[in-house]
Amino acid sequence: MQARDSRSNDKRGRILDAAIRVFAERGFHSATVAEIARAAGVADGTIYLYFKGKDDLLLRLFDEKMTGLVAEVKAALAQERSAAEKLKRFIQLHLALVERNPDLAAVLIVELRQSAQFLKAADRQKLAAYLDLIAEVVRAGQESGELDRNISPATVKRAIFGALDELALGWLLGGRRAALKKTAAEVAEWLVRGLLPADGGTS
Amino acid sequence: MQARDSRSNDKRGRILDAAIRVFAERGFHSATVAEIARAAGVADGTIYLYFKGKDDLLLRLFDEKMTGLVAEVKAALAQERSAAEKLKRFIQLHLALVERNPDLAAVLIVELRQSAQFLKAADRQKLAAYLDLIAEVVRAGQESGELDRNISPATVKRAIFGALDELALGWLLGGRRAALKKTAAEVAEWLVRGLLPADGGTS
DNA sequence: CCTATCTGAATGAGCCCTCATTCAGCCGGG
DNA sequence: CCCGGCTGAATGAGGGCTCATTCAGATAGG
Repeated sequence: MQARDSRSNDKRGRILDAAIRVFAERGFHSATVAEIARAAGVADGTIYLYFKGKDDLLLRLFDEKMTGLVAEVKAALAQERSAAEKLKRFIQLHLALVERNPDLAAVLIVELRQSAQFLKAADRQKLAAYLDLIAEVVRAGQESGELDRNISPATVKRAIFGALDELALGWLLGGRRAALKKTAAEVAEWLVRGLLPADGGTS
Repeated sequence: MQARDSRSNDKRGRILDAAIRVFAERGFHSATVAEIARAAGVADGTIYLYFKGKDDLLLRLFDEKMTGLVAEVKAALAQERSAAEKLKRFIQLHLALVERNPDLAAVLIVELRQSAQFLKAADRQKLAAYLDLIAEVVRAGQESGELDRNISPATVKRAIFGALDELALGWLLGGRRAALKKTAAEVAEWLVRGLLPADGGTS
């Protein structure tokens, strides 16, 4: 038996993972520290050795996961050539990530909105970085003439993000039937088509 | 309902309005019953004469406001001829309503998501009725050949609603600079254009 | 090897504070 | 007088957080 593990096992990581699960299931407010501790297999007090408190736990969760997310998506977009392809890739990747990490997605989707009201500062910044990936693609596409100029990139980024968020939420609440991939393709086609210049002149 | 006011103004209505303001400002959970009572100009206990409790207050708020909303939007859509016009009208009306009732919008936008997790049943149903207004327009438009058939009406309704929700949230959090009307027009144009059949001709 | 000693991570019972809810009394009109 | 709407101080449940205590493993002297 590797008794050493029971001591040095990555407690911090276990607590974070447990928090994702519990927050996803009960929501941040309803979730109790005791539940998270139980889910992580540690004592209540142990959580305070790694985090300042319940709020800090949520904050760290946002920060660490969003940082990874932005990096991953940014790398994927760099592989695509045209603005249209980048946008489609973004949409499909976003929903694929939701499908792969439903609990994390549930926390981010639900709590980001709520926390916007009283934890504004830090979180919102990380989210902004993510959204700006879209805005930048749109801006560049408009500049090159590939996309219609009659809409603000800032509007597009919010609208696309909102659309994906709601689709993800519907999937999460609706029993998670595996239609997300097909949905992603349909939506990508639709939203990108509407951004092309009104006259059919491509490239 | 008959006026049950012996001497006071409509206390029930005052409490509901106060609840909207307080919930919008502090969020459902952080808001206290005492705050709502103070904002309404009544005593704490009075709230319990009209509502079962804090939860019931939120529930009633959803129910009554959403019922009115659905009726208003439905009437407006009936005035438009084509599916494209109906969708544009929906988008512009939705954002106009947000602009006109920002506190109510804040409560509905933020709390609907949160409550989706533990108050699912009743609220979600009223929201579904609202969303189905979009789905029905899309379905009819597809049937008549006015809209492209390659996307599910259920997907469109969620995506449009999500997009509007996020745009509204951004406006609410971002100081409420009065750009919503212009945004609405841009978004309506974009989203509807993408739903038209791919080939410019007949179906 | 085997104890004796030490260390600090981990524990979890309970402190303490924040509200939602209650209820005994007040007040004004009939 | 009553009666019913109304009041707001009192109640107590709930849960975040603290800290005195425990004990697994490390170290070292024999």
